[in-house]
Amino acid sequence: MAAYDPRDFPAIAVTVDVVVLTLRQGRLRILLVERGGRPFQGAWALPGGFVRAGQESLDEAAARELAEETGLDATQLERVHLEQLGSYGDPGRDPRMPVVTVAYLAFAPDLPEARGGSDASAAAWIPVDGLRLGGGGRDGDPARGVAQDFARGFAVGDTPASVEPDAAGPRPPEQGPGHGIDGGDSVPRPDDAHAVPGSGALPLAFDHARIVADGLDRARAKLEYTPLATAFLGEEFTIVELRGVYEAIWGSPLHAGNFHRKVLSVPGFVESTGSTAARGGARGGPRARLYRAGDARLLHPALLRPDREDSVR
Amino acid sequence: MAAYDPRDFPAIAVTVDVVVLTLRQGRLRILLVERGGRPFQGAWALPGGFVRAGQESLDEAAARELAEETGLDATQLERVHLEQLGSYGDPGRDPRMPVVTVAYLAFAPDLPEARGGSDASAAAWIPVDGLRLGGGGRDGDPARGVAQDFARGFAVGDTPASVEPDAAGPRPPEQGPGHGIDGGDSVPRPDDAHAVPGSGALPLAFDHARIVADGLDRARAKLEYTPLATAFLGEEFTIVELRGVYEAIWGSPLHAGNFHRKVLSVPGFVESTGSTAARGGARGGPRARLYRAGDARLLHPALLRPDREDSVR
DNA sequence: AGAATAGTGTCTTTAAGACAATATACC
DNA sequence: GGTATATTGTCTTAAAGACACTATTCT
Repeated sequence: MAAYDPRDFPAIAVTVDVVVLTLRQGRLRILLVERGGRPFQGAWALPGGFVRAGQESLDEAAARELAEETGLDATQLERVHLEQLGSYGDPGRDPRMPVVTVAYLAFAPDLPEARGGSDASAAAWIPVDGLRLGGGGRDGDPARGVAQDFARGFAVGDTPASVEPDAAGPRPPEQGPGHGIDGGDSVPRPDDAHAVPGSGALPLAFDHARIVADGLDRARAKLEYTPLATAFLGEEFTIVELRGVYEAIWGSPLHAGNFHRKVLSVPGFVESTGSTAARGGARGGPRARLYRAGDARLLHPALLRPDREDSVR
Repeated sequence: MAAYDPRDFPAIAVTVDVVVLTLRQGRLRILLVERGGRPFQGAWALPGGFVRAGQESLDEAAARELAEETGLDATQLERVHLEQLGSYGDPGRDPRMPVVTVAYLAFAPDLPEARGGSDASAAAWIPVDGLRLGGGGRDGDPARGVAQDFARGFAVGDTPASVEPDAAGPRPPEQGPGHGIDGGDSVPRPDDAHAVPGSGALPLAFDHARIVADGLDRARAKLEYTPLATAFLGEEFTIVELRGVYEAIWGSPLHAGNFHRKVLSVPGFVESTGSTAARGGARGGPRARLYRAGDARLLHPALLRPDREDSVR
């Protein structure tokens, strides 16, 4: 920002894209829309759209796109956590012209069926473990060069959360533990053959695979330091449901007893409602106590992921 | 990104701005340039410039601006850590037209004097504790709504690092402990009266105060979870110098003995060079051993800030 | 010599992890 | 009744923090 006049410079189209995560049937799912037009016709993409220059902030644009695509009203939107994820502007990421997109990350409780915004031919909640993503992270080496990040935020909603490893019905392919390790570079060629959910691979349009991978990394990290897991649940929830959120997003089981005590010991994470769930466990057991989100914005001490030891070295 | 064609939409100017931090005389400093033209003529601003649409990635644009403004060559740039911080696009943040800026955060070792890029009338390393920033953070409430984040990365350089509280010479004003608590909203009016360093307040152009505040928040957080403090030092450094980085950025003294042991106990944080510093402490004491950055990308266990307890609730 | 400082040792407190035990509710 | 399950108790280990001590080097 120096002496130049902005009007002397070639403008760039600016969009927002939103990685909306939710928990459904104990599985982490992402909202995707099927592209009706070229390029990447028929491929799945993140919901998003163009920023209305000068009329709205980036945050507002993201909230607007989120509302349009999910059909949520303003009240429901309040319970959704929305934060900026990062911006992506590699030349050629859109074959038509230079486009910079500002990506957002949203945590939502189980929402009514996606309705496919006005401009998308279809929208669906796709299980993230059915996606093929390139390793995740902005960089092979987060050390030198430009690297990725963490974040914080908050909200609440309405969802049970029974962690069933897997059930039935046609659905996108699994992926071994490790969440995709190919690390291939993102931007696929436009107008490849594109699969539909349940049919095998599931390539995403543009560089959206990388954006989703970055969003998942961010989500996993934020569960450690923030109480944002509660944003995936209803206003009232049990500790077991909360654990289900962690297990679904981290992809590994947690020790029930220790998790329970830990959650209760972190100041401001949850507060008791005094009441208990209507029913006990599906196959027996006492009724769990109900809690709501506390007033903490950061967990202290944090709830760190198990293992990881030097996995990131 | 749905069915619309980007060409149908009003384009927006896209810039990159860089928050470059370094350590000089034991104080944390930021590279600022004095604006030669309007708006905000005479005010200080972040180094940055327009993204060359379609010709470079955002990361490349940031690296280019960084190099232009600091006069560093490609080799020196390799030792600088550079990561994306976030994007800012409030309507009216540039009074001339809609401009979205993608902010970057850089950690650099002590560099030669700033030379004032081709397009800036002056450039200087300003102590950050002389800046008046609005509280920091993107939001009053990081919980609901759009919130801020953390990150990771890495690099090295060349600097001693004797922590002297303050020395001499005309310079921008101090500020009591607490790093600025006014919390006023960013975007100042264009063409106010603007102070020069050493003359009192020091308002920044555009919304750069908020960007700097976010950058400092990010920097403080990253020291906890990453070995990036080494990016402020030379290739070889002592544990005491490393502690100086933490103390300057966190703004509070750390326990020397415990810090020493902690650094050595985290795998991959530092590795011994076998040699020792040429001289002992300024006023006596044994010669400190020299270390270089290790291969860890994340500190595990982390080196958490003292206190903070529930300061963030 | 005197003083400051790098580095280490030790002890206490806190938090995490592994089990185990108890009581409650579903079938 | 049998069994799964929510919750709590106990014990071990890891890590942080406070403090003391030693040896080294500067003035």
